[in-house]
Amino acid sequence: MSKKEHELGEAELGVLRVLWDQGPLTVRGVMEVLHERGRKVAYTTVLTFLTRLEQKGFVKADKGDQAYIYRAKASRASVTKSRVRALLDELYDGAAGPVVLHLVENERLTPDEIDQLRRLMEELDRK
Amino acid sequence: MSKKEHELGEAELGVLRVLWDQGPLTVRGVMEVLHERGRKVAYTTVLTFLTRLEQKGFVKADKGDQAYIYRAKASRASVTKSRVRALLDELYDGAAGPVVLHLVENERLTPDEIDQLRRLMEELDRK
DNA sequence: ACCTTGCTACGACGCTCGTAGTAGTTGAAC
DNA sequence: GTTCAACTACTACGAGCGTCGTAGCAAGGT
Repeated sequence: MSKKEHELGEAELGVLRVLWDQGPLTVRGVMEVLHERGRKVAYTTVLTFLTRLEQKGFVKADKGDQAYIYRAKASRASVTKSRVRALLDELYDGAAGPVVLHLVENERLTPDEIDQLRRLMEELDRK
Repeated sequence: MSKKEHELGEAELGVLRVLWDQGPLTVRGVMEVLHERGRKVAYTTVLTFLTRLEQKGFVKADKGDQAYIYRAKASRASVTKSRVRALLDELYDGAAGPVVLHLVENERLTPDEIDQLRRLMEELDRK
């Protein structure tokens, strides 16, 4: 039993983020960005991650001139969605309230974000 | 490398939740609650989880009449905090804004929660 | 004294994840 | 054409997690 796959490890996510941030890249390209970000990881490790990400459907690989070029298939928003959902389920049976409250209370929001939040809530009211 | 320990698996969390919800219990007690919740898990499995949770410092075990009685040591709030933090770091380098917005936009809040949220924001304004 | 019942301790197994090495292929460069 | 550099495929391995079995122990019933 137990088919509750995490389906995306932390390091795998780190690789996916590179593609979100920088657009399609080769294995080497991804590795270089990771190195710039302080993540010193071997070429083959990056390859392994990209391969696994492709198998899991999070990225797409297309044959480029010499090397494959990898492109993110899953958006940051969709991953956020499922990650957040998992967290809500794990801790509060899916209720969002406690986490929202926690965030607003304990994690700094920029004035800008507060503004957006306020507008969002006005919209909510209108329904 | 990689000292970003999850430090608490999903099933382990499920066990901890039982203690949060029901107060201190024996292994058997925890198992029964889990069964009621549809989680059919063997006695020894529950024991393993509680033992691991104790080693990790999330619960405390005290000798009862016959069996040990386990009590949650870590609060739901503290676990929420670290889990949320991990999620923010993973996806947004720690920024809370995007996730708050996502939650308010995509996850249903009860009128009550919206009310609380509004009050919280007024407080934020006052600073 | 024994058997039963419930409890704890310890080990184990399969799987995913993070990390990487090696072997083999292919295109470019002499 | 042979060599060199880069790329991909395959394999591996240790740790953590979800899951449990077995063995040993303590106490009560008969």
